[in-house]
Amino acid sequence: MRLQRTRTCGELRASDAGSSVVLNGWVDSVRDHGGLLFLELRDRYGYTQVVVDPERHPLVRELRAEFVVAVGGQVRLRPGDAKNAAKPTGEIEVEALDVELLNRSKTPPFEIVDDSKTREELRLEYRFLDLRRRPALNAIEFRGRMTGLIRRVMQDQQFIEIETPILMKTSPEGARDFLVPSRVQPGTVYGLPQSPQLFKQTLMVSGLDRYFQICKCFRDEDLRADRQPEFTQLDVEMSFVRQEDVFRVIERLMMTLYDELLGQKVSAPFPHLTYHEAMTRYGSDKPDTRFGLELAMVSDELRGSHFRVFQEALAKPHGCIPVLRIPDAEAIPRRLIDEAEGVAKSYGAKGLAWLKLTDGGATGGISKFVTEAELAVLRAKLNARTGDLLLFGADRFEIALTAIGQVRLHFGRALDLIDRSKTHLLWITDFPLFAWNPDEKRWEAMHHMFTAPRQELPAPGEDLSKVTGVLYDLVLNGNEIASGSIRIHRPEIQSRIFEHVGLTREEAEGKFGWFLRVLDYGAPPHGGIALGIDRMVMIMTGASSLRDTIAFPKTASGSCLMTDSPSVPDQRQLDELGILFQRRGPPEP
RNA sequence: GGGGAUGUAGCGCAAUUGGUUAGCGCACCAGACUGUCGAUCUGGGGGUUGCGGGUUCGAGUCCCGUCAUCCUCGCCA
Repeated sequence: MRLQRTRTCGELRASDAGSSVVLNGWVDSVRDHGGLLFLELRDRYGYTQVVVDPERHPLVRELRAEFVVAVGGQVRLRPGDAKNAAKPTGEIEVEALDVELLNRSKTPPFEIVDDSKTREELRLEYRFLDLRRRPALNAIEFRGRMTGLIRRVMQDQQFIEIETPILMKTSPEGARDFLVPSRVQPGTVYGLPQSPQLFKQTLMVSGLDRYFQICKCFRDEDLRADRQPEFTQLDVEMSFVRQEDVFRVIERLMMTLYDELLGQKVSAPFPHLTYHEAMTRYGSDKPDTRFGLELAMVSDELRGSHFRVFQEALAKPHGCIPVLRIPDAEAIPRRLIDEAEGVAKSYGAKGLAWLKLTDGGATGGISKFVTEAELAVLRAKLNARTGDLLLFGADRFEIALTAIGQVRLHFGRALDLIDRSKTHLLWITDFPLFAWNPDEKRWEAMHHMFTAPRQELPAPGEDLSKVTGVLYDLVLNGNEIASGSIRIHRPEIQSRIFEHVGLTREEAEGKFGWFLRVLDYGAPPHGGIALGIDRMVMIMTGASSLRDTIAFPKTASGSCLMTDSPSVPDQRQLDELGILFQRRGPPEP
């Protein structure tokens, strides 16, 4: 390379006219006018127009999109009518005095333009080209600024950044672990961390007091638009704290991120909602509160209903009837209601009961099963008027509310009620500590087994559904972006939790024995939280997929299309590890 | 594991009820052009319609299977 850049392609302005510069970059486009030729040069910082006399630099006739070039020349003002106010560097151009071809490029498989219509599959295969596009680059730059800010804010609050192992002990609890076989100890495996949970708690016992880490976590579960098998968390743990202390730290962080990355002020403390409130008012533990349409509970009002669906729902344990009222629904097409029923069914509801209020009574849906007296009670309770649409859930607590909560979201989106300029951050607190697993017929920890209960634990075998934990989520515009808890620091309580989830002393010892010993040596009261960085970037940049926030993401089936992983290993690798596959995928072509 | 969508030239799309030589725009190649702005103008090349079967005189189109990608339910302490 003969010509090394002195400036970048995004920075030259009218005030630089007259100065000699060297630019390095990629050819974005060539506009050849015969007697003169314009090169649009691109780098990470922007675009600059280069004017070349092709008679003096015949080399430029060979240039094509994505060739890498160096241009030495002089910055000059463009002639009056040739200025381009739409571009930051539109007032100037660089008159080429020297041109060096640094590298050629094949014709790219798709055009490197901002509004690429190319299917994602191909863009992921050529992700290195996709990242040359401004929108893709913006998301990655944004993410880099965010992680830089996070480190600054956390260090300013006396947190120490500490790395924890990637190769660690596997745990069959929770999500599936990715396993890594050990060659040195044949027949044994490491697990990749689902989170550094126990390590960070151990650091508290060591007295490190305030820890954070921006760490990769791995979960071998099915993917979604907002779920990748490896993702990045801001992991935080603090000693001698209560829930509110964790909140203050994260609120300060979020305020700084919004302010410095988006120039947006958010106010703290963020509102709190208990899990029970969130479920009954919004039908979700991550409610989108940017629009209204709150639910109401009409189980008591409809307890005497002769409608069989309602009767059966109320007969179930924790059975209930939540209702969603859509005001002024005359214009709502039947199609939308049918769609909503599909939504409710996909979340486990048997159907979606509905009716429209009329002057005389009600019409449509289940109106003929509802008595005049019941209608009157409903109108009074819901403050409902003629023209309103009522949609009912009827099932066990979680199913009925989740289904009707999703119907609420569906109408919120369909009726365009969500104000996307708003930023709603809120804490959801007091989650149940246990969840019943009907398949395995036992209670499981809702979050993890190291979460402190809020109440005295009942005797083993009794109903644990009422027990809540010091357990909280942070919700941003209807997305869970963080989850944490105050932990158990007393070994005797930890033992009782193991007992409740059906772990014998021996099993607990085998899985977590090392950590139980940690708790035995003066564990301080402590707690923490973990924030999903990918999701935060996704929401703050308005991306529609987590893949847009990750430099090299994986597809919904866990493949990296650029490197073609996962792949079939060499037999020699397997032999060294002593691994014999029972099944194999299709052989390599 | 279940449900849905998509797959036609390098890219984005079209092709009527199953019908004759599978089109259009961009990109690409060649030529022209001294003020363009994802230049313009003229001309040109490029297709095993994801793959495998089947129905039919005839399949991009219909049927079955399969693969890939996307969305989603379950799952994700």
